[in-house]
Amino acid sequence: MQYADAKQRFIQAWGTLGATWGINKAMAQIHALLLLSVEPLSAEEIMKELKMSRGNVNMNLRALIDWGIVRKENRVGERKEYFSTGKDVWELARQVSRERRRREIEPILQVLSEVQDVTGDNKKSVAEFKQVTQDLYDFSTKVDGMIEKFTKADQTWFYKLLMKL
Amino acid sequence: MQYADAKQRFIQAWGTLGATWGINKAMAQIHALLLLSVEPLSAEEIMKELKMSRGNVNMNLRALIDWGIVRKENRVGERKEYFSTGKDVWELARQVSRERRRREIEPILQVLSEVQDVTGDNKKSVAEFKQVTQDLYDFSTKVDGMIEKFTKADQTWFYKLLMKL
DNA sequence: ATAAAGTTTCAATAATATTTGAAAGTTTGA
DNA sequence: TCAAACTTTCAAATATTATTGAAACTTTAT
Repeated sequence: MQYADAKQRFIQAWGTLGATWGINKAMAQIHALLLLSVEPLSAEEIMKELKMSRGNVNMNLRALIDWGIVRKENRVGERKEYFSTGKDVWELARQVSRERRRREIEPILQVLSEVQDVTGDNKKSVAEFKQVTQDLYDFSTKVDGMIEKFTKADQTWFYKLLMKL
Repeated sequence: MQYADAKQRFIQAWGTLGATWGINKAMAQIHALLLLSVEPLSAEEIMKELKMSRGNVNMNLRALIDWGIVRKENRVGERKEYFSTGKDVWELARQVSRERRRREIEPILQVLSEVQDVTGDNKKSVAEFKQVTQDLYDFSTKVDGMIEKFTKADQTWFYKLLMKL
């Protein structure tokens, strides 16, 4: 397969994958492009390559920076900004897990604990409610702890863990 | 907090959480309602409780059944169908992991391997491309294996694993 | 064979999310 | 201070996804 085709195919697939996670397509595609690029790219270059508007590129670059997976770079004697992403897949996974933990698990734990002190006449329903939300809370807490460990550990730890399975 | 409020709050939160994953709000809300319900519910009851159209309830129930997390039940002497979901959080997590693995990891592994035999003039770019896609492939394969283990193991195994961390 | 009781489908509509691009803002050098 | 080079914003336009509801379909009892 020719380089240009492979590149297109990868960027497309990465965009689709992103979309099935909460990450929008443009954001995932910009990330894919940066992953493949040997040199950092300017907004201009990204626009041209992905046929995206300036505003879209700018907004999604900012989101990627906010997620902590893309960096801005400045070159001496140049006004333009360049963007790059780390090529370390492990580090990427950690960063994404960390953000998703913060954005998703924390809010649901919050709700689950708020809702625990429920009262009502229908004993059976209330009991079932407490049971289910308590179970979910316990499980989520465990997963949360696991992700926390994961995001703080180093790659070696992870590989050793995989061995044990 | 009163039962009715707590219930609403939980259903709402579960819907939102679902939406940030690839699961649509209605689907997650129906699931939440069934989770809390002591008895199986009919489509009619779900419609009424969630103020959703018949079609929407039907389609999303089918999707939940397709995901393997909701069951149809028939009662003797009744034409109507009733729906229920398992209350075991662990089993739910396994089922969801299994489906997401099938729907998301498998396709990306497919693309990553297809794209490996890339050729082109720009040696450096091609080398970078191969490196990145290979790394992603390896990592994804590992995660895939981990999820497979997870979905086949039992709860005890998981808790023991958590202990080790 | 018919009708009652229910389920499923799907085209139209509504709601959400993404993208554009022009205008406003910022930074830098002369 | 000015203007060139670049970045950011955001209201409007587009595209995508979810929802409705009426009609078609299915099943069962008589």
